[in-house]
Amino acid sequence: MVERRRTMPGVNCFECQLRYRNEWSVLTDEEVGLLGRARKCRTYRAGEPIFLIGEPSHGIYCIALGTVAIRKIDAAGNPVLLHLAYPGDTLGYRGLLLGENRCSSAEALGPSKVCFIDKSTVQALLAKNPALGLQFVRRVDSDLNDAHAKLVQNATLSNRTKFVHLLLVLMNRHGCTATDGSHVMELPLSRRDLASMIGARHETLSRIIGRLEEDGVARFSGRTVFVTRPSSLLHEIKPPLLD
Amino acid sequence: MVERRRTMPGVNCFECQLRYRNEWSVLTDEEVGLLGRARKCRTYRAGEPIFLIGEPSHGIYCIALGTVAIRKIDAAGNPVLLHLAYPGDTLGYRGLLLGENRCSSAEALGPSKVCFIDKSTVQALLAKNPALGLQFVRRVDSDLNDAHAKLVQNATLSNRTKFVHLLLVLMNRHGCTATDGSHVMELPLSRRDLASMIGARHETLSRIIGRLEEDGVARFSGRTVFVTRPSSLLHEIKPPLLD
DNA sequence: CAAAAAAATTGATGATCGTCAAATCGCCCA
DNA sequence: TGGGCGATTTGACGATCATCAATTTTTTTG
Repeated sequence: MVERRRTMPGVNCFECQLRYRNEWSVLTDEEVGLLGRARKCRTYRAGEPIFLIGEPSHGIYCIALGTVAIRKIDAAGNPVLLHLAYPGDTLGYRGLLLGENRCSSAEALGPSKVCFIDKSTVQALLAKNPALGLQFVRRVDSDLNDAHAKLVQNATLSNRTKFVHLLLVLMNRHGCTATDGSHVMELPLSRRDLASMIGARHETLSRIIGRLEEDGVARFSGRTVFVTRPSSLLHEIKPPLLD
Repeated sequence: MVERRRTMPGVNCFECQLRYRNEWSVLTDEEVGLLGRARKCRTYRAGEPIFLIGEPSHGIYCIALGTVAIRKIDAAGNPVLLHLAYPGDTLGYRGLLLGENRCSSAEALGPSKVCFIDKSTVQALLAKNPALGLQFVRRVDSDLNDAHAKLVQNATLSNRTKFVHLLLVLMNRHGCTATDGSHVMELPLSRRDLASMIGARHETLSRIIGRLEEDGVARFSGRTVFVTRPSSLLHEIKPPLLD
């Protein structure tokens, strides 16, 4: 029975193995107890929003299960997928720390389980344990690093190269390796979302995928991707090795 | 004499008017005294580096005078200008807070005066005044907002539109308005840097500038830019006003 | 299960952009 | 003041990409 509970993230903070890998790792047992009592966990269906851009921030979210898309809207009104979040990740800490409204929306890409922690609880924990604040600083800083890296990437690379980069990142999280070294992955995203992640139109992405198949780099069937020789993917993004 | 010192940022933290507009605004007089005694101020010539990417972080920098370029290097080895910093801005707080090496380089674009504050002094101040930590969180958060906004911009806009956006931002900081409503600005940047800011080649930027002149939107002479009708610039970036 | 809606693909076309090369301009330094 | 070197501009060309439109495929929904 105890074993069963361990396999169910979101039902109990003490049992949740994820907390050793995120912001909450610095909390004492007493503080984890406070967190566990205040936390409200609920499930989301595929496509269901967790919060929307512009809403007031009443607390933060901690993903127990599923994949979550963080989006913004561009000047023309099109959604742009900025980031994917996974179990153990904390969402919405920014508006909370600074008292701002949500600056992006979050949507469950598949069936998910997400815990909500009330603003006042977080503030109580921050007051009890100063190390928690530093954890959040680390987190914002890490996000800033990612954003800057993407900015530099987008400045130079072609859409095809950016997509190959994206595939490798997704493969890391969603792929599995067969005995012969080939990789398979179930994409958590629509083509439109994939296209918006690399700043291209979905028609363009469709053509890029077609060309990747022609070149024998990968095979796409619906949301399933087969990569027979991962080395050919890596070879694509190899810098032109100068000086 | 007292008046003279007020116009010399960098010689004394108490007299420095900039500190009311940045992170240090939360410090008490005693803490400002500590800051002032620990601070080391020096001048930089145009083009001189303040710190380089990959170096260990020994402290943070506070700009007293001048314009500073924050750069990274892309996969091909080309420098990419990420951000411009101005008097009152604090540089290098990230590596300091997290104990990492510098993740970007900083270069004085013109004659500048920059104060250096030792790591241990900053940590002493952070320990004395918890509000200072929150100020740095705000700062990282603000940078992250900027980076995300740029990511969304780059995803959709043409190079010409991105450059017009950039011109408007630069005009805000470096431009001045004549009595007839026309604007003039002295660019602090080379064409190459301008091009890297919008993720384009310098040849492409050169042609964009040529086209802007043809269209009568602006006139460029060396690093001087004349905008006779600022409304025509604003008109360019107006979204296609749908729904 | 069938109709309707949304997503994805494909084709054609023009605009934008990067690349290579050459010429010109401007600035720093001897 | 005159080289010399880097920055900038210009030209020619091909590659990439966005756009519009039509079609096919997949998913949703009654």
